[in-house]
Amino acid sequence: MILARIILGLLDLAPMSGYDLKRHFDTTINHFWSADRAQIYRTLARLVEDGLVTVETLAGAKAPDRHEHRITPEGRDALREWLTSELDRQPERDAFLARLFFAGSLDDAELAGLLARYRAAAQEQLDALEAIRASTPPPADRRARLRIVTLNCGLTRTRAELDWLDEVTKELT
Amino acid sequence: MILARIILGLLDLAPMSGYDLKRHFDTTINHFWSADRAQIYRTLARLVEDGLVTVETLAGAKAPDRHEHRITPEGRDALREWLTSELDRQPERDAFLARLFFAGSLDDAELAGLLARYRAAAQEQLDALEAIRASTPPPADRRARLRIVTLNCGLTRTRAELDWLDEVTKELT
DNA sequence: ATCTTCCATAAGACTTGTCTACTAGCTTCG
DNA sequence: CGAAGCTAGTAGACAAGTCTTATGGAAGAT
Repeated sequence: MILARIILGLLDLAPMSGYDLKRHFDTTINHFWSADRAQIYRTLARLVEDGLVTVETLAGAKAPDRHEHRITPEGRDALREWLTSELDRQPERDAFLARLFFAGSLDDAELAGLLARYRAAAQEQLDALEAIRASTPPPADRRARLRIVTLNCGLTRTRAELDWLDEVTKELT
Repeated sequence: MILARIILGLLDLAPMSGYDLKRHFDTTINHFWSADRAQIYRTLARLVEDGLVTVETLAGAKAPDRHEHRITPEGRDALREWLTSELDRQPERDAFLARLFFAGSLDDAELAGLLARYRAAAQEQLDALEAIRASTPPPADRRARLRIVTLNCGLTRTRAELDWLDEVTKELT
């Protein structure tokens, strides 16, 4: 389960509560993975059960109790094992391509609308990624460089998608 | 649920059994969606229950009974409604980027290996997509053109990914 | 003559992920 | 003063997807 590995990865950077993790998922991690609160807490519970993570309850002075989670040596081993394990090819899943594939029954205007709306969404995503990159300081160490590199992947892909969309739009009208 | 829509889309092209659908998922549809047998049969049952699809059992002369599924007018309406509905932005989910993001603790050789293995997989996928395109006759109608267009999206994306990988590999070594 | 593969469906357990709502105190803004 | 929003975690239902096993005949291979 990948979510568990990602959580281990985040806890390897710093000890965190479930809430902290959720924030990371919604910001830093957002461009390649997302997670629901409930899912995060459940996964954390399982990681603790499996001994890959420990919990410490910190009584909150001005906030509710925090459950601070810390990765264990076994957790670090599991993380390392994941990073060096064989790649498991994940199947493609693209709801937009599915629609487009079956869009033969739409008329020209409807099809053009579908493409235009997707283009707008893609452009928006490109802007968002570029904004993140613009606000990221130049990478100091290996870790920071890897973070930028994953961002660049999103940028490259999104730009490629925009090129493809323009081509398609020209071709189909 | 997108699987149900895709099944409706396929049944709109021709009446089919669950088995036929599975074959389509493993071939035609494969580059943008995949589905498990059990999942397909369950979804079909629900579509029938909802009146979007009808079943007719054909006693198999030389094979087991086939349940031929046919889309109903209500099914066609539902399909059309999907095609013209608002786009729901699907969250990114990329197991490889997740690994790369956390690969800071790997040494240079391990990181290079990770990238090389992913590159090989991407190249393989590119070859597979190109093989499909090469074996596809030039598009005659709108539907056929849309099919090619979705294929092209995969090609464009995969090529962009390969470019990105080369850049990353150069940068990190 | 047996072994594998294809055709075709079904049942069941299990894992992942999503959605909604609840508790409860603190801060901030109007 | 009250409403909204943040911090923090919990609970339960539900939806979607995966994996495994079972059945059983027909065609083709070795």
